[in-house]
Amino acid sequence: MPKLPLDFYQNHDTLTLAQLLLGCELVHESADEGTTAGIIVETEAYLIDDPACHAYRRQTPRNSAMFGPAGTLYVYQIYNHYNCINIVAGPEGVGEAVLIRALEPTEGLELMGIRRNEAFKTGFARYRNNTIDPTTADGERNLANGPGKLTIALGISRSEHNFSSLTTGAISIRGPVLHDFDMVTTTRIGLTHGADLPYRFYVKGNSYISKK
DNA sequence: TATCCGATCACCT
DNA sequence: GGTGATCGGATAT
Repeated sequence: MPKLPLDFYQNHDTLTLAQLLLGCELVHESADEGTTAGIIVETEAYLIDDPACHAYRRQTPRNSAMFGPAGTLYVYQIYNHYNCINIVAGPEGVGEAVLIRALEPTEGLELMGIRRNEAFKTGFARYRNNTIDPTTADGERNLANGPGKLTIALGISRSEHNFSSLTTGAISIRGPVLHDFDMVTTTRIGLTHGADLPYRFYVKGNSYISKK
């Protein structure tokens, strides 16, 4: 399946892109560690006139990647611990993006498990004895079924990948690889502002989404 | 420079 | 369904 071209990101508005990205495959080809990938099964859109959007007020050093061209990555740190990954959308100079919330793992599951387990060891002290076994159904389901987990599983970090281009960098999107699925639209997860907006989309019946 | 608070995760009840 | 871990970045003073 070919890498999505630049005009795929440029030619659709942010809400449409959030829906079109469902069923596409997010891929990290790491020269050092190997390739990991998963099908995007859950997204959220963040628009410029939306109080939940990081760019709602104005451009700042933290959110400046959101104002770049469509097809750029915006990686930010949440609760000063986890990274979350966004696909920048909309015209250059307009801070809009699509948050990737969950992946169905397709490639490099063993490496994903190694990264998750390494993160447990170096993360919160209370979770240091946790382990995840990607060869079990439950372990596989838990590899990347949340925005903080999927960046660990794919080895995505703010320092390395914020501002990265999806068309020329190590991280790209292929697709779509999933066809003929039903989509569900709901409100977004974990927000205090803009909580009523129906900007969350997921693949109906998929067991890898972050919440029911 | 001081205060406020979060686009999460995993454990607990 | 509730909650702690844990601190950088945005905003106010």
